[in-house]
Amino acid sequence: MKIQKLTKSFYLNKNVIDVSKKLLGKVLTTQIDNTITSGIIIEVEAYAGINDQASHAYNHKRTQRTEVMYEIGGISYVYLCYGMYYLFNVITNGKNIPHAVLIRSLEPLDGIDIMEDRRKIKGKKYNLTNGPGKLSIALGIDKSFNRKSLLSDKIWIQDNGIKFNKKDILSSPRIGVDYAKEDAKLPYRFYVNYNKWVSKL
DNA sequence: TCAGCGATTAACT
DNA sequence: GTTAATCGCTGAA
Repeated sequence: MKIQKLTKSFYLNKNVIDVSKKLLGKVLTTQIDNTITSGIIIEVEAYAGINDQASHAYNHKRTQRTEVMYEIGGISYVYLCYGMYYLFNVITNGKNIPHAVLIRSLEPLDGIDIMEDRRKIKGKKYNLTNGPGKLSIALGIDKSFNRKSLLSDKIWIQDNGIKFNKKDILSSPRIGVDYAKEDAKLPYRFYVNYNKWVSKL
């Protein structure tokens, strides 16, 4: 089992659905003040750029917030949702192609006690990182993590050699995107079957 | 168990 | 002025 940081080429993949599935089982890690926290990616959603009505970059929309999505793959997109929670996305594909993958849940790996402190909960087993807002709090991700390289020493994604059986990768419509009309039905959410950390069925 | 609802704020129109 | 890729609490069943 070799541990290895994902390289630039992983993020340049032109198929955001493919990258999304490949991120399942990878390990998202942050290092803040020499403190490491990490978790195995269990659930993701793909946001397929200018033709996807659920994407912030739908129809070439460019604003202060979405500008980072047009950067070259391999950086983070973190934004405030509902005025309270930071959601973490991975930007993929080439420059000016605003594809993104929302990380929706993790299975905690390193620094679990630190994550419980940040979340202000103890021993509530499956409630630590089973949702996009929760995992950001647990890993200490806030808006200072926006537009950061995922090859940095502050936040990165690594391959610990964890593999899932292909038939245990399920898909469903994305969560909380009813505003996207017919695109709200697209099966762009991917998660690991039978895993206790999936945010909801 | 679970549907309903309020919290809270930056960025959008 | 309105909205949002969510969460945790509440009260009813």
